[in-house]
Amino acid sequence: MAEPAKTIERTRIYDVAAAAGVSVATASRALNDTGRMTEETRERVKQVAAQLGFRPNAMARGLLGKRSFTIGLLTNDTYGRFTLPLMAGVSEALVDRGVSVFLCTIEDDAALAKVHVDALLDKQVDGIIASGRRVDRRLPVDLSNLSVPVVYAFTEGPDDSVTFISDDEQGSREAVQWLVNRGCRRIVHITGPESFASVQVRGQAYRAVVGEQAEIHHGLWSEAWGHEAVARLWDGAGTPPDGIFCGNDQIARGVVDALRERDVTVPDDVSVVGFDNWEIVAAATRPPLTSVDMNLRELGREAGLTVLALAEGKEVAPGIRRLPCQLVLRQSG
Amino acid sequence: MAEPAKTIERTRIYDVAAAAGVSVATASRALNDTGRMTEETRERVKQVAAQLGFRPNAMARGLLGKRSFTIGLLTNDTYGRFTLPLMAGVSEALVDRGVSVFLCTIEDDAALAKVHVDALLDKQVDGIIASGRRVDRRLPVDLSNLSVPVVYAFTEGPDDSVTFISDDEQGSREAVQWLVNRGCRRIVHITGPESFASVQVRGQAYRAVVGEQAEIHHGLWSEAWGHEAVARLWDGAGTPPDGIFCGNDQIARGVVDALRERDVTVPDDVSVVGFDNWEIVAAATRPPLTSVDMNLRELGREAGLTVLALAEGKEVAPGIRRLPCQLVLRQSG
DNA sequence: TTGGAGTGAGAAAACGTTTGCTCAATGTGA
DNA sequence: TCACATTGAGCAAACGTTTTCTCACTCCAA
Repeated sequence: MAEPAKTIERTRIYDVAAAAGVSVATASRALNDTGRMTEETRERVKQVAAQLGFRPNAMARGLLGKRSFTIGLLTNDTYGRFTLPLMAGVSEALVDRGVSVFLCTIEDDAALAKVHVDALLDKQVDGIIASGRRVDRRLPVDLSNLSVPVVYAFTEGPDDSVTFISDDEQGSREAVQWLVNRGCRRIVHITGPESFASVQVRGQAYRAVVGEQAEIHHGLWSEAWGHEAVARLWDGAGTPPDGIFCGNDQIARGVVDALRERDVTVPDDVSVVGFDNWEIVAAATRPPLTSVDMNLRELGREAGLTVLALAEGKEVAPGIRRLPCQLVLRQSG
Repeated sequence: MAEPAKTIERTRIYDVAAAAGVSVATASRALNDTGRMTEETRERVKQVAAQLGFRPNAMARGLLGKRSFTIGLLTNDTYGRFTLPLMAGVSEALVDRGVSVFLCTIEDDAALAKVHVDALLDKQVDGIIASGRRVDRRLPVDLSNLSVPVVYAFTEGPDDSVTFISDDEQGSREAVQWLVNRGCRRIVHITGPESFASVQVRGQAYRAVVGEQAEIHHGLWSEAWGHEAVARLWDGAGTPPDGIFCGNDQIARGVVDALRERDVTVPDDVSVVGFDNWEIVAAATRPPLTSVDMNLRELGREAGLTVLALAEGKEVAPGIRRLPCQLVLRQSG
C-alpha cells in the first residue's frame, strides 16, 4: 500500500469506556489493574477492550511524565559484530515488558553522537545503554549528567557507573586450562595489539595458568597475523608449541589455516582455541574452532533489565559486573 | 551515576515564552517558523530558547496526532549481516531530520513479530521498514493493513507495496562481464541453493553473458561447498575453468582457498569474483576477493527517505525499485 | 470620522491517557 | 434512627505541545 494518509482511527480508551458503559477513569483503572471496583466491572471492561482491539497510545501515556517504554542503545560498533548479540539480548529482555529499543550507531563522531543523544532525550527515553566495539574506549560523548539512567555494556563508563562486561579473565583461564587438561605441554598465546585492555586481561589469565613458560606474541587482530605468527614459531629456532590460545577467532583461523598448510594436524599435533566465538569465522574454519563465547546476549539481557530497574526508580549499586564466558567446544582443541 | 529518579526538570516551552515575554503560542510559532510576527520577536524567542537549552518534548508533540519522529525497522536477519548496513543507511538518512529508529529483530517467530509490531504501533511510529535476510521470503507477519506506511527493503512485500532491492541482475552481469574482459574464456558459476530467488536472478544474468557455455553448480552458501565445487571441477573430466563467478563471498572464499591448496594461482590461472562484498570475508581471503557490493547502505537511505515521504503524506508510486550494485575490485579477479 | 484590510500576538481547545479528589450508595454499630 | 466507615465509580485536572479562533491595533481610502 503506497497510499499516504491512512485514516484508520485507533480506538481510544474513550471508546472502550463508552462500549463498556463506564467512565474513562474506570476503564483506565480496570485495564491497569489499579483502583477499586467490582471484579465483574473490571472483567467486562477488559473484555470490551480486547474485543475492540484497544491499545493505549504510548504518547499520551508517556506525556503524563511516567515512562515512555523506550530505551536507547548507543554504539560505535559499525560492524555490529558485538552490538548485534547485545542488542538481541536487550530486546529479548525488554520486549515483553513493552519496551522498544532505539538503536543509534555513532561512528566515533562526537557531533553525530550528540545529535543522537539529544534525539533520544527529546523522545523521553527511559534510559540509555552505551555500548562499543572496544571495552577500553569510551564513546565520544558525555553521558554522565543526563536526566535518564545510563548503563554501560561492553564499553568503559565513568567510575560511579553501572557497567557490564564479560569476564575475559575467567574465560581465558578456562580456555588455557582446557588446553592443559588436553595434555598440551607447551602453550603459547597469539593475540592482538598490546594497547588493548582485553589483550592485557587475557594475557594475564593465560600467564597465570601456564606460569613462567608463558610466551605471548602480539600482532594485529587479523588472519594474516595468525599466519605470520605460525611462520615465526615453526620456522624459528625453538620447539613449536602443541597448544595455541588465540586472542580472537580471526587470528585463530589464520593459525589453523597456516598449520594445515604446513601439514601440522589440528587438533592432533596442535590444539587451538579462539576467542569471541564468532560463528561465521569459528564454524567455517577447518576444523571448526573451539572458542570462548562472551555471552553477549546474556550481557545485553542484564544491561536491559538493569537500565529498566533504574528507570523504575530502583537502586542499583554502581560498579563493574563481569559476566562469565563460556568455552564452546568444536574440533580445533 | 547509579542513583535513580533524577529530577533535572526540562525547560518547557512555557519557560521559554515567559523568559522571552511572549505567550506560548507565539513561542511555538517562532520556533517552528510558522505564523506571522516581527522578525525581531522570532529571533528573540529563538535566542532565549537556545540559551535555555530548550528542546521540545516529542511525546507532547506526537500526541497532537502529527508525527512521532520515529520509525521501526523490522528484520529477521539475526546475524545482522544485511541488516546492519541497511540500518546504518536508514539512520544516516533520518537522523538529521530528527527521526530515531526502533530496531526489532524477530527471528521467524510470528508471535514475537506481532508483539514487536504492536509495540511499534502503540508508540505511534511514523512508518515501518520491513527487512529480512532473504529477498524472497516474507516476514512472518502481515503488515499490509497497518495505519502507518510500510516500505520493504531487501525482502519481499505485497504486490502493491514499495520495495527496494539491489539490482542483482546488473551486478551479476557486470561481474561476469568483468571476467570476460579480463580474458577468461571458460567461466563457471558456483552458487547457492536453487530455491533462492537471488540464485535464479544471478544465474540468469550469468547465463545471459556467457551464453550457451554456461555451467552452473548449485550447493550451499558455505565455504565448504566452494571447496567441494573446486574438487569436482578440477578432478572431473572436463577442462577446468579460468574464471569463476560465485554466488556469495563465502563460497568464493572456499573456492580461492581450495585453488591455493591445489597450487592454482588466483588470479593468474583463475579469476574469482564473489558476491555481497562482505568485508570480513572478502578482505581476509588470500588474495582478497573482488566482489559485488549490493550497496545496502544506499538501499537503507532510500528506504528511509521513502518511508518518511509516505509518512508526510506524499504520494509514492508502488513497485519494486532496484538499486545498482557495484563491483569492488580487489585482487582475486 | 468611519469602515475595511492587514498585521502581530494571545486565549484556549485539542491530543489520549492517568490519577487526585469527590461523591453517592451501601453496610455497620450505637 | 443516626453517624460513620467502606466501596464503587465518575469529574476534571494534568502532562507539553500545536493550532484554531479571536482580538487589538495600525494604516489607508472614502
